[in-house]
Amino acid sequence: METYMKISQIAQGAGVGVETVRFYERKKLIEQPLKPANGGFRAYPGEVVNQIRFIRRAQNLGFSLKEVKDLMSLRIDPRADCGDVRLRAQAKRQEVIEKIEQLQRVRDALDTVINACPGSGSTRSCSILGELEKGQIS
Amino acid sequence: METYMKISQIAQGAGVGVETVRFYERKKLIEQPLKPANGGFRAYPGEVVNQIRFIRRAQNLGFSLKEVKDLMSLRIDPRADCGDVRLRAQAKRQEVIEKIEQLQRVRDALDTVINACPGSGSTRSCSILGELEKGQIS
DNA sequence: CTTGACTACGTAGTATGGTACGGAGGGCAA
DNA sequence: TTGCCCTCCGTACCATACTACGTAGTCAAG
Repeated sequence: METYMKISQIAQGAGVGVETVRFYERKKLIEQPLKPANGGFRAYPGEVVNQIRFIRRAQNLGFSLKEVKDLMSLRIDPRADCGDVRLRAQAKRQEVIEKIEQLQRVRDALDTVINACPGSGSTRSCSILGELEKGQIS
Repeated sequence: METYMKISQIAQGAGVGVETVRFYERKKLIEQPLKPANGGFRAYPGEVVNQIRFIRRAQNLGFSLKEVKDLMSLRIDPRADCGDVRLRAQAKRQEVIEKIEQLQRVRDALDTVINACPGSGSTRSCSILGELEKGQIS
């Protein structure tokens, strides 16, 4: 016995807005149910709530909606291997590590300019602006 | 003796494209020179090359173009204090640190799912997809 | 004096992930 | 049957930072 819901119930169940559900439909992340032949509103399988939760969790792991779409395809494809999924997770991990390293360099550069700054006086002689003008940075 | 340049020379000197120079003009990050009264091309002071370099260096420190605009105003404003600049740098540093921490949590979550994955077999029983479906994550 | 390269300018498109709006029609209760 | 909220749909808009395009004007070399 499947439960069918209206779009607002799906949205609420998944913790997103109605517009977001429709946005995911447009992006083909979830399937839009057919309009009932006898008129009325589209009936969504309750399963869609879980699909949207899947999307949100994958986003929280750093996957873009395009990548989430790929992951969802793998989930359905019977020929797909768990190793395919792990490869994607490992690649994402590497991306995240690189972003962290980049941000650490940025933080260090900020530390350098902050420490060199006298903290008061005219911006004319501000060492931070001076750095940006003459640039040891970058 | 100031040197005046054409837009393509400014762009080349700063290492950006002509369209980018024009984009910065539209965003009021740099000033568009007046068109010569006697016709011809706009003449850019060589100084603009340094202004664009300033923008790029500030971007490399994580500042958005809007924030860069503020920094450039401080540089010009005689009432602005070096402390104002340092406050902005410190706030940006805090932002960067928070981004790093967020990404570290993402990396750890990815590590967890990767380590739990058998590495082969049907995606039907893939533990990574399972996590995303049932979700200890997030 | 023509050709080719460059400038000037407004507008539109790219990617990302939504959010908002306006109007037409559906469904339910008093 | 009259409200009133909800659905459906296309389109437009938000921020961010560019990038591309089409048309017309300018300039210098050959």
